[in-house]
Order: sequence, then structure tokens, then C-alpha cells
Amino acid sequence: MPELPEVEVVRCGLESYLIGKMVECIEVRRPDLRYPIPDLNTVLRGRKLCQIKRRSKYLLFFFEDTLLVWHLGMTGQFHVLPRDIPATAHEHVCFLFSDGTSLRYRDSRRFGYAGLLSLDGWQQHPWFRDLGPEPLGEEFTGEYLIRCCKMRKAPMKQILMNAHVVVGIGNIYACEALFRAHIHPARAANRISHMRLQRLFQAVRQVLREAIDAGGSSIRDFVRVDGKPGYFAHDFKVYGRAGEACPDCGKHIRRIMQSGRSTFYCPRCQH
DNA sequence: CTGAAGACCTGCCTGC
DNA sequence: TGCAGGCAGGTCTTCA
Repeated sequence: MPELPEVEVVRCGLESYLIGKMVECIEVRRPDLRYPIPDLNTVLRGRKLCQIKRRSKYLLFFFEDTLLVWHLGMTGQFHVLPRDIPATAHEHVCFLFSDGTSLRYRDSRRFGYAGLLSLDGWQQHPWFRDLGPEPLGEEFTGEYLIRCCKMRKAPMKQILMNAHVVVGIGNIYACEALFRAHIHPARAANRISHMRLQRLFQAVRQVLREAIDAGGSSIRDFVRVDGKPGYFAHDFKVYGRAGEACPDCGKHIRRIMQSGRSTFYCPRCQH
């Protein structure tokens, strides 16, 4: 499901519903997500949710004395519902809050995972230790991207999707950013001019920003915490559009496989 | 070190 | 209608 914009949209939604609420108990129906879910009740029962942040594609739930980290994997969803609504299929975890609200975690493929980390040392955890900068933060700049591409002959799309370089960019937004920057996804990173990398840097920021503003992309099963879809999928220029006309030049959009993932691009505009 | 490919798990769509 | 095969937005591990 989610790349950075979708996770950010979920974070905002959760924040608007849940901040300041107290956990009464947690029902775990299936602890066997990608990694086993830890014992949440012992640590979180009676605790107040103070803040919800995001780092990369991880949601960070800050309680008074502990941090709950959650990754949505491919199909994870959070929903805020009244507690008396019955559980649906693949609803593996339900947080009950003392005011009658519930937070449900649903994840058909169970690629998602969660962990309890300490408030001070969490950034040293293996999930976070080696992450690159946030693409919308100050550390990510055109010069930084140029440095990362120097000496790297991997396809540019792989570099964009590499979380050691920059976090949050998955298959969709990598394709869309490369299209906007007119760069061929298979082009070796070290064979792209500095000017074009600057343009790619701008394209990454722009496409992520626009996607967040549109409420994320719903192509298969992404929904916001209130169940509404995001609208950015309407604005995809190339992703999922193999065979359609390029919106800029009219040539047919092509699909290729790169490291087992589909890549969409315009063979005329991108080189 | 880098980069490619496979693994994890389930649902849905296509085509025979 | 039924079933096999391919594909799906992420990340980690293994292998060359």
C-alpha cells in the first residue's frame, strides 16, 4: 500500500483522532505479522498517546514512557472506528481507548510489523540506524543526490528507491519523479548530468508534496483512517499506464521489469 | 563493497 | 465455473 505520502496521510488522520487518548486494552488476534508483535498490553495499558510522528515509512506512536513503532508493509491499514463495530477480515489488532474509540490494524498480506522501543535510543535501532534523509527535509538537497550518484552505476530508479540514500520513495513515486525529470529509469546514476539530477531532486519533492496534498494514492486498497480514498492516483502520468499515450508527447508508455518490480516510463521523453 | 534476485503472504485479475 | 499463473505500493536476506 503505502509510500511516504500515504503514510503521512495516515499519520495526520490518526493524529486528528487519537492524540491525548488513553489505551484501555489491546486485542491481538494474530501476532504473527512479518515479525511477531510484542506484548503490547503490559506496556501500553493505561498509557496516554501523546504524539504521532513519521520517519521514513514508519509510524511512531509516542506514549508517556515508550515508543510504539509500526510499519504498514504493503497492505497495512489503520482505521478509527467506534469500538462496538465488529472486526472485519484480516483485522489483526484492535486498540481500545477509554473514550470508546477503537483503532484497528488490518493487513491481508501481513508484511507489516510493529515494535516497542525506548524513547531515547530508538534512532539507534536497526530499523532506523542506517536510513537516509527525509526527502522533504533540509538534509535532502540536489548536491546530496549528486554525491550519492557519483560512482554508482546502478539504474537511477534503484538509487531513488534505496532507503540508505533517501527514504520514503517506493515504486510508484520513483516512476513518477523520473518521468517528471525526463530521466530513463534504467540509466546508470553516474551517467546523469548534475543539472538533470538537480531537476530530479526537484521532481521528487514536488511529486511527494502533491501526493500528500491530494490525500495519497489509492490504486488498490489504500484508504485513509476514516475509510476515504486518496486522489493522487488520478494524477499518475506513467505508473500503471503501459500502452497508454504519454501525456506530454503521445508515445506509448512502456513497462519493463527492474529487479523484479514493474517500471513505467515514456521511451521518448525519458533518456 | 555493489547490485540482482528470492523470500515473506494473500487477494485479485486474466486467460485458458 | 474452475483453476493456474502473474502481479501487487516494502524490506530483509542471500548470492554473485
